[in-house]
Amino acid sequence: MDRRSDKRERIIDAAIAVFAENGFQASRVSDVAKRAGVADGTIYLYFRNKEDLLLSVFEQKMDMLLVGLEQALSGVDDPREQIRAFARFHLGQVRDNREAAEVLQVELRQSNKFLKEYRPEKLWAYLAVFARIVRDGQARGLFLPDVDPFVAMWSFFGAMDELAVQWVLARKAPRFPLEHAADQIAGMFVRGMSVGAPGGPDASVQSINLSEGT
Amino acid sequence: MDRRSDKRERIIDAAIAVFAENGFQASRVSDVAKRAGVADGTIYLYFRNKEDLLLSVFEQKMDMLLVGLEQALSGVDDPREQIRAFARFHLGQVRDNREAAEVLQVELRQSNKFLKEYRPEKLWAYLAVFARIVRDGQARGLFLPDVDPFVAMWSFFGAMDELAVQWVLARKAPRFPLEHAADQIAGMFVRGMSVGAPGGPDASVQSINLSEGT
Amino acid sequence: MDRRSDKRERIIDAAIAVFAENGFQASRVSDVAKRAGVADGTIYLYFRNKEDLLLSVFEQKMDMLLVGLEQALSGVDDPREQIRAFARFHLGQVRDNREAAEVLQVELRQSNKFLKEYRPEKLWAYLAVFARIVRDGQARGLFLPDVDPFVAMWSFFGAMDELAVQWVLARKAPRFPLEHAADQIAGMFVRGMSVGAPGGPDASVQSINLSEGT
Amino acid sequence: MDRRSDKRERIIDAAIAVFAENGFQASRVSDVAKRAGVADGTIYLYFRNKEDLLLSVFEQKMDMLLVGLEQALSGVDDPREQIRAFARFHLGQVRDNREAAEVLQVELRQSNKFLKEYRPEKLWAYLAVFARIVRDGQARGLFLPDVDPFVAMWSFFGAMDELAVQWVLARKAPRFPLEHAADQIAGMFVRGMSVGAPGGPDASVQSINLSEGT
DNA sequence: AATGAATGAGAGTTCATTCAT
DNA sequence: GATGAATGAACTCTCATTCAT
Repeated sequence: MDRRSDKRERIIDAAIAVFAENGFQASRVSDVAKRAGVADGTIYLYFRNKEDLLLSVFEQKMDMLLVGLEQALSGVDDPREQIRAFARFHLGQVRDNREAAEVLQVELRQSNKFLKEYRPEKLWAYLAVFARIVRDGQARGLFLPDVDPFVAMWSFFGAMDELAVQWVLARKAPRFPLEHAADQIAGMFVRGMSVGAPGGPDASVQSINLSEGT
Repeated sequence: MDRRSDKRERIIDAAIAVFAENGFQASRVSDVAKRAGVADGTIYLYFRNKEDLLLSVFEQKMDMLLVGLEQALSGVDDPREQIRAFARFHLGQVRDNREAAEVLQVELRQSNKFLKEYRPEKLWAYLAVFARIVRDGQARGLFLPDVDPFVAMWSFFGAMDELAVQWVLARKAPRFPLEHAADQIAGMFVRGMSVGAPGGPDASVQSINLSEGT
Repeated sequence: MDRRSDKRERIIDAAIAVFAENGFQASRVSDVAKRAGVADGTIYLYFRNKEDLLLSVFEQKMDMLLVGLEQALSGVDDPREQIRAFARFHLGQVRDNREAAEVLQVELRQSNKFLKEYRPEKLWAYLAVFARIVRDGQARGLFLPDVDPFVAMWSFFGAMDELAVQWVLARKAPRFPLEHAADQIAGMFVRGMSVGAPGGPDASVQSINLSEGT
Repeated sequence: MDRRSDKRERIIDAAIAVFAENGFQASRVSDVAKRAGVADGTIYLYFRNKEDLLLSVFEQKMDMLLVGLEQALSGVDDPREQIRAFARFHLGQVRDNREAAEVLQVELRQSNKFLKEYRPEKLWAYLAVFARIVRDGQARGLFLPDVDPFVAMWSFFGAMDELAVQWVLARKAPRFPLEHAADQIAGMFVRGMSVGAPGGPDASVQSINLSEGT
C-alpha cells in the first residue's frame, strides 16, 4: 500500500502538470502515464477513467485546502478577521500552487461530469466554513441578519474564483498581486455584511439600518 | 443579406437549443444543422468551425446584453441604484433565457479556445460599465476611494456568475429565486463600497473613511 | 461563340496556373473560377466536371504540340535528323511552358480517369509521328529492321518524359539544360536504331549486324 | 519485434492488394485493415497516415528490388550484358509482381507528397547502379565517353517505366511480352552507348565515331 | 449565359480503454 | 501488480456539383 499510494500520488502529480499545460480535453492519458513513468494501463489500476483522474485531483487538492483553511482560521476569533484570513488563505494557495490552481479553476470546468453530475461535496464543505462564519457573525450581532448566508457564500467564492481565473489566465502579462485582491474582496464582504453599513437610498434589504449612523 | 443574416440567426438559435440540451462536446454539428433546417455544409458558410459557432453564440448574446444593460441603466442616476439595476438586469436575463444562459455559463467554459486564447472583449465592455459606475460613485463621494474598480468589477461579476451557474446547474432541485440573489448581491456590493461603512477591527482599508459623510 | 471560346480559354489558362501551383487534387474548382474571373457555376457551362477540365487542358496543349511538331519536322528529311528535331522540340516546349508542362507531366497522372479510362488519342497521334519516322528509317535502310517501332516509340517518350519530370521537379536546384538532354536522348536513340551499330557480345536481337565487334 | 514486423508486413501486403484493386484514393484505410485482419487503429501504430502507408510500400519494394538487382547482376561482367540483365530483371519484376507494380507505377504517382516532397533515395540508389555500369563501360572503352550517365540513367529508367506503365494499364487488351520490351530497350541503349556506333549525319555528340557507315 | 448560395456524401484519424502476457 | 499493443467507435469538415434566380 505504500508503493501503491506512492504511484497514485505520482500519477496525480503528473496529471496536474499535464492538465495545466494542455488542458484536460487536450491531454492524453498516455501523456500522463509517460510523465508519471508508468504504463498507460497502470493508470486504470488506480483510477476508473480519465475523468475520475481529474476528479481525484480535485478531491486531493480540496482535502489539502480544507486542512489548510482550518489552520489558517485557528486562533482567529473575530468573524470579520476570519473572512479576511479566508480570502488571504485561498488566494495564497492559488498563488503558491499555480498549476494545481489552473487545473481547479479552469480545467475542471471542462469536465461535463464535474459540472453536471458530480456533487462537489468537498467544495461545499469548504464553503460551509464561510457560511458558518456568516452565521456566527450574525449571532454575535456583527453582521446584518438579512444577509443570506447561502448567497453570500457563493458570492464570496465566485468573487475569489473569478479573480483567481483572471490571475491564472493573465499568462504573460504581469500578474496583479493576489494579496491585494484578497484584501479588497475581504473588505468588500466584511463591510457589505456588517451592521452599521449605509445602504442606497431605497435599500430595502437594509431597512434595519435606517437609524444607524456612522 | 436579409436571407443571409436570417439563416445565420437560425443557426445560432438552433445551436443554443442543441448545446443546452446535450452539451457542446456531445452535440453534433449535424444536429444543429438539422434543427436549423439547413444542410451540414451550410453551417460552414457562416461559421469557421464548431467552436466558432459557440463563440458566435457568446458574441451575439453579449451584444444583446450590452444593449439591454444600457436600457436598464438609462434613467437611473444614483450609482447605488445603478448597481442594483445591473444585478437585477443580469440575473433577470439568466432567468428569462435559460437555454442561452446554460450555454454561456456552462458550455462556453468547456472551450479551451475561449478560456485560453479568446479575448472576450464584449464581456470586458459589459463589465466596464460596472467599473464606470464605481468610479462615478467615487467621484461623487458615495463610494470609498480605496475600492479598486478592477477588483470590484470582477468580484461583482464573479458573484453574479457563480450564482447563475448554481441556478442553472440546479437541474432538478427547485431553483432559488434569482431576484433574491440579485438584491442580495447588489446590497452586499453597495454597502461594501459605500462611504460610512464600518469595517472590521483593523480595517485598514477603510481607516480613512471615518470622517467621511454621505 | 467568340465570347464563349474566350471564356473557355480563360478558364483553361486559369486551370493550368492553379493546377501547376497546387496540384490537381489539391486545387479547388472555386480557385480556378476565381482566377478566371467567373463564378463557380460557370465552369460547368464549359466543362462537365473537374476532371474534364484537366483533360481539356491536356487536349488543348496536345493540339498545340501536334501543330508545333509538324512545323518543327517540316523541311527535315533525314529520319535521324527528325528524331533529333523531335527531341529538341518536345523538351523545348517543356522549357518554354513550364506551367503547362508541369500539369501534363505531373498532375495529369493524378487523374485516375486519365490513367485508367481515358484513351489519350492525341498523345498516340503525337507518338505515332515517332513510329512513322522509325518505319521510314527502316524502309530507307537506315534503321535496323529488328527495332520494334512500338517499343521504340514508348521508350523514346518515356525517356523524354522522365527527364522532363526530373527537370520540372528540380524546383529549387539549378535545372540542368534541357537542350543537352534532348541531344543526348536523340543521339542515344539514333545510334541505337541505326544500321551498323555494334551490339553486346550476344546481341541476339541484332543478328543482322554481322560485322559487330568490340 | 517478430510479431511487430509480421503485422507490419501483413498490412503492407494488404495495402498492395487493396490499392491495386481500387486505386489509392478510392481505397479506404478500413479496407486495408480488414484485409490485413487488424483493427483500423492498428494501421496507425505502424504508419503515420494513409500516404505514409503508400510510401512504405514503395520503400519496401525498392529494398527488394535493390537486393534482387544485385543478385541479377552478380556474375555478369560485361557492362553490355549488365544492362541487358538490368532490363530483364526490372521488367521481370513488373511481370511477376503485377499488383505491386500497379501500385508503384500508377497509384504512387498520384501522391502529391511523393511527386513533390518525397526524395526517393532508394530509387536513386537503384538507378545509380545503371550510372555505375555506364561509367564502367566508358572506363573500359566500350561506351562512348560523350554519353552523360545522368541523362542515360533517367532515359533508361523512363523507357522501362513507360513500357511498364503501358503494360500495367493494358487492363483488358492482351498484354505484350515484357521480355521482348526488355530486350528491345537493352539493345537500344547498348547500341546507343557503344563505341563504333554510327550516328546521324551531323552527330556532333559522337565525334569519335569516325568509322561510321553501314 | 451567368451567378453563387446551398447541398450532403464520405473517410481519415485519434485516443480512452481493455486484456493477454 | 504492471505492461503496452491492440482495439474500434465516433464525427468534423471539405468541396465538387447543382439549380433557383
